[in-house]
Amino acid sequence: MRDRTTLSDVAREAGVSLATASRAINGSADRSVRPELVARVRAAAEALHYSPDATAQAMARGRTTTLGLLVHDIADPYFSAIASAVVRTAEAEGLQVSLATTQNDPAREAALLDLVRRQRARAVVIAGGRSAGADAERDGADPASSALTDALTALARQGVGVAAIGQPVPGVASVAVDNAGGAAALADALLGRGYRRFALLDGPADRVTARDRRDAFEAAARAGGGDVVARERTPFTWEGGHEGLDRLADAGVLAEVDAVVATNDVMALGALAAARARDLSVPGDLALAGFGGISTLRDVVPGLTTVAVPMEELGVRAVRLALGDPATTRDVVEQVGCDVVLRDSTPPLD
Amino acid sequence: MRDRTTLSDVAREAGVSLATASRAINGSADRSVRPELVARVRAAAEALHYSPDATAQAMARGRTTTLGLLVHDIADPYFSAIASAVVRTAEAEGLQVSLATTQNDPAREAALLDLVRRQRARAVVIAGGRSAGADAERDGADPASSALTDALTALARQGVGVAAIGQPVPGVASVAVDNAGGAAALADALLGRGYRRFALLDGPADRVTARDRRDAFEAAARAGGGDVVARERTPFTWEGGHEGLDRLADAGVLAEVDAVVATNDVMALGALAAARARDLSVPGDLALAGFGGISTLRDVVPGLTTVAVPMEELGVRAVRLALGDPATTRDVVEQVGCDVVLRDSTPPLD
DNA sequence: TTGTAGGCGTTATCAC
DNA sequence: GTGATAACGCCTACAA
Repeated sequence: MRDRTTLSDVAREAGVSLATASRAINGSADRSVRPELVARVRAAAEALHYSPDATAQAMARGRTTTLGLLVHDIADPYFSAIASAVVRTAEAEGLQVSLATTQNDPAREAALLDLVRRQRARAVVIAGGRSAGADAERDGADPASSALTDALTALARQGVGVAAIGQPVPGVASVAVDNAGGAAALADALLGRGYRRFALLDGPADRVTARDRRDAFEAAARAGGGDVVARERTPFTWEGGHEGLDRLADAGVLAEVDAVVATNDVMALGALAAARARDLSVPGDLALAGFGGISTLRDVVPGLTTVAVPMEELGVRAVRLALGDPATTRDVVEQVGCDVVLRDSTPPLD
Repeated sequence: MRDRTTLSDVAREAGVSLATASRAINGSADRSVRPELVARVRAAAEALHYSPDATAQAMARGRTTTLGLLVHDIADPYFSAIASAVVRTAEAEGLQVSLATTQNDPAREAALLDLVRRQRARAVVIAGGRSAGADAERDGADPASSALTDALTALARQGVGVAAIGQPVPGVASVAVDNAGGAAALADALLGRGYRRFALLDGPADRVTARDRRDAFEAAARAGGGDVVARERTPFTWEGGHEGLDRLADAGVLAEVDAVVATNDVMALGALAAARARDLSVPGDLALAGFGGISTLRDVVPGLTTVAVPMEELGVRAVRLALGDPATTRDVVEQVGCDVVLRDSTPPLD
């Protein structure tokens, strides 16, 4: 029942050649079709319910209009905010977004990048979930190289526009979040409010984002006369944050701590829930801070101190980078700053 | 620099014909290539970094492996939860998801559906944002037909698997949320807790989902001896809910009301924020309920009473429907129930 | 089991 | 300006 009308049908119906029909419909650069004929072709197309086959066009033109988007988890508010911006920007550029979720699995990541390659996508944006596993194994021998890095640079070499969001990827255009700067600023801000002894809700050891935030926070805290006296390492999720706080509480270290700092917002929210479940008041019994600035935060009480990351901007810039001239964008790392937002979960201590 | 190695290159390198190379690599149904040759071809492909061109394959096979997903706004927790399920299910079926956001604009919706058609997508899932505008204009003359309905049925006729999420679309496989049932159940539950006089935070008039929830709630409330004594109509968003509560408060009607019921969760959250901003305590000064059951709710205090919609299930079933045999799925409407979840925002009154 | 050749729907390079 | 016609990269009867 499919009315597979092709351009040939339209051409015949309009009484012109295939070539003319093609030109009349897409009005390519060599605009040279008589208006009268254009009208006739358009009318024929209309009458026949013609719809150009994007697949065939892509093949004939030798390029697609697909932008691959790889995120860890589209249900995560951080990534969905980024995705939203990516989709809008890509659409404005006339590109379709092909969405895939890596589910934080390097193997899936590789498979999806291969898919991007097979799709002959024009560009790909990959956000989050960078793991330092491969690098770590090599013990720093060649930290600039990992499976992901290799796959991305390979793609770039084949003419696919590539951009990474979050952690910069060596040799690949990246829009990098200044996790270290933000974490240090957070430490300073908390120190400024009188906090000295911190507990850290850390993410997985191989998670670069968590590592950067943790290390920078610790360094800044110490430099400012404070200290990180406890740390729990759990998954980078709500449940992880919940679990982390439970462990801190069970270990009885909360009493020795001025504030609990989570390496991302959803962990902080999980910790907040865990605190509530234990009848611990925030900030009464413990102060709490997160990292990210996800929109969910507007609904929680007390207001959660965090480091706001401009997620929309990340998405927009990544698409622009991915679509830019590879010659000039390769190896570009656009740093985007993040701002400490102090709220009621970490009131001044004095 | 693109190493545009084609299957021909591989075939030549392996010393076999194009056909054999093709069979060896995709192992199609007519599996008939000698293992030895398969190995040789695979080795050649490997050596040449061959990557099959999905575009060409799609064209030769006459079908793509693309599933179009249209949502109102991917940053909305309701839709991102659905999208997450759709992506996972589609991937399990070997399909790529092409994501687009309608931004609640019927014109965009139409354009995106046309894009789906040009892409020759194998299936399309459309979630949310159904507007009754077109139907309303016709004054019920032919309520079963609207621009969206027409576009979707046209797609279906061309062999594209179609499924709608939320509101059923006439003639199209749909997985429908039982908004009326859920709203009625919510009304009953609130009546059961002693609430009688309600204020409604309603969505736009032409929004089918809002309308169904509102109407059913009102009917059930009245049937149970209660009443809806006030209603504010605002956008179906957080800001809309905020604004709605502000208006109720400014109008001074909150005193005459036992509970405020929002037609969706994000509106309820906005209302909650507005209440806080006015130093109104929930549930002390006003009881509040929402609709949807988005995951964000786990982080708000007090726990928000809502009607939980199984978002994951919606996504999974929609993909299954869209991929099912059109002959049997056409016009299928799978109702999915939703469950009232009573929480602290609407404590028993007596 | 393997190879030959035609075709998928467009675009683009040529002549005319 | 317009029209043949060769690609584009792959699949798949049909033959061998």
